[in-house]
Amino acid sequence: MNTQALVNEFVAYLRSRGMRMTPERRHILQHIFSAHTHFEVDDLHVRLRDAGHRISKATVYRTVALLANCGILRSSIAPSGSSSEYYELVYGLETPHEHLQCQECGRVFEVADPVLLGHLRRIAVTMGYELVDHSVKIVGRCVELRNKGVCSKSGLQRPPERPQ
Amino acid sequence: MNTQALVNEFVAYLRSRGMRMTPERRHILQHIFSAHTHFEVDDLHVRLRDAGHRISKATVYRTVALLANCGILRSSIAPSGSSSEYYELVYGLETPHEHLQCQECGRVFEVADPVLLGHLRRIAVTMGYELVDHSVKIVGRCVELRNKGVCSKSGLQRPPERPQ
DNA sequence: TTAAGTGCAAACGGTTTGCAGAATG
DNA sequence: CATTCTGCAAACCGTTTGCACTTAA
Repeated sequence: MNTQALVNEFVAYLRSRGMRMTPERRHILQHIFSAHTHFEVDDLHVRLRDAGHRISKATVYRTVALLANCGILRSSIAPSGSSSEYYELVYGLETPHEHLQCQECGRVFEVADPVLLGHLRRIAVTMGYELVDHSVKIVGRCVELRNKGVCSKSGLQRPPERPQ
Repeated sequence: MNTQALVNEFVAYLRSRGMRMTPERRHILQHIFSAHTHFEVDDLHVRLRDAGHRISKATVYRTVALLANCGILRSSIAPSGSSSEYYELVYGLETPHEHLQCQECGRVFEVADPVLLGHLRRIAVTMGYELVDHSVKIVGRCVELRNKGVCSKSGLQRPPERPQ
């Protein structure tokens, strides 16, 4: 899969709804593709700006919503403590991937596990549903970290209890 | 498990932090216990009001945060389209439970599956983590519903595509 | 008696929207 | 050219907070 395929997919979606491809939409899509991580809209906006594109935050919000609607993006889980929505690229994703969240630093890692999907499908069927989508979050404590009190993946001290 | 055990747990937590039990906190906790579903703060506030308790929304927010901090509540998944945080009672929960979300009406059902937990634990270990918590959301389409275009569980028509 | 809790209303921050001007097909 | 898109700034809305008053211990 490459950027062009993504652009084509998006253009087809836009056409089908009487909408237009624009330079702004193209830049946003290409940037999401090249970054290929989960992201929040504000970050995406800043990075586009750093890359020299003057695209308003409103347009980024509007475009991300379109991309989510046509199945190129989907909303993902947020690092703990965050109050904004996170998205990830799903178009052309070969293997389903789950999320492992570090309890200390809140960061999210992606994990592939081919067996899990079948298991979830079976659960859905038991309830009279056909599995359409899923999301799995595992919150874990790094063994090394639990002993030392420092998160080696982020270099951060163990965060204090939430205030109040 | 009963309300008293919950209250005791909460009082112990409050004591340990130099905080006090109040009538407001007691009413909120008891109401959460008797409703025993996942909920959003605004709903909880309205229901408390309907039950005759004049508790401000600020106090409900503050108390829910405390209950989440001490492990009696945890944040749960929200029905699709909702922009507010949902919580659920976890204190004394015997079996781990996952969430099945109806793609049409967005409602969330709880599902117990004892095997899944072991699987998730294995995934965590593979990544060098010890499983501390998890959440699983399965999005499904009810077979009957897909044919008829109507959600039999909610009585709602299939919702239109999100606007824009 | 005094530190903590409550209600109120204002502040906050992420997201959405109305509108006038720019640009696509 | 008609219609859609963009940028801007204001509106929105769930949540948090400052403050004066009330209350638990």
